[in-house]
Amino acid sequence: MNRRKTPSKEKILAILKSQGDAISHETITNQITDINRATIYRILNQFCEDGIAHRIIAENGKQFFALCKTCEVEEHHHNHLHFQCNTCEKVECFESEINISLPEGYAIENFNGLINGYCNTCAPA
Amino acid sequence: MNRRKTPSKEKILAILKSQGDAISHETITNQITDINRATIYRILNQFCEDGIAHRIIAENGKQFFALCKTCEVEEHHHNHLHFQCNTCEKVECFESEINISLPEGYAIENFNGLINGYCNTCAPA
DNA sequence: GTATTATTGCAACATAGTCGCAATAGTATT
DNA sequence: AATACTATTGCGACTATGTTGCAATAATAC
Repeated sequence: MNRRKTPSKEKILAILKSQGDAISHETITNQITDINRATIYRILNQFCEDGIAHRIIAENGKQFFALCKTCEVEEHHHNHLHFQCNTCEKVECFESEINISLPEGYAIENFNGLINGYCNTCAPA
Repeated sequence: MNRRKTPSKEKILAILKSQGDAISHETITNQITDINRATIYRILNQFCEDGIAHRIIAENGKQFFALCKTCEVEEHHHNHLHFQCNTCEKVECFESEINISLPEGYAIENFNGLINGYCNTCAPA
């Protein structure tokens, strides 16, 4: 299954790049009207498979996607934390990696860590 | 809104107690047939509101619920990690709390951390 | 230019969870 | 024990998010 370069993929990639935060499928459809729902989902899934983006599961179960900026190609891990603001609902990646230690005999494959709270613009004084 | 003690709540609480792991709505309906879907959801939500249980969001967006064993009543926090096995799909609570440091001006309200991988019985040798 | 097959759009589907409403059943008061 | 109050339940319908099968289209290699 070789990947092909298509306008749809480039548009979605451009949106992901332009956005500092992690974005949901909804955010993308708000900016693109000429690409089918299913296609967007398929492209996002493909990006995740290919290590171009990573997926974050929000508190409500919704998926968010962010470009893998800090991920080395050789060592692809995502054990950094994410933050979602309860007010403005934006999702950010936090830089700092967290240390995960597992019990004997356990093996890690992926980590999804999400903090919910209020960001610096939405936090009550 | 005062809470009332009902057979439905007691049954679900009993299941949560009997289960060592965090369980999904599905697991409950497999063990109870005479309680309505919607009722189970409502009771689980109520348990979360009341601090009796906490909610874990799995990789696929599904909700899991676990009794709050280690949570002090006064200081109710859930910044411990959870683990879901990709093979047997069970969800466990890990004891160790993790340290979360936020950027200036941010406030935390909740944390949901899930490790995906293979548990000690399912891990490949 | 042609053949191959990845990608797309469409529609239908799947699943998880929620909500409004009327009926039922805890709880407190008398 | 009967009554009033209202939390809870069951039912059905609904919403939202994401997936899938299939035929048509288009990117790539030759």
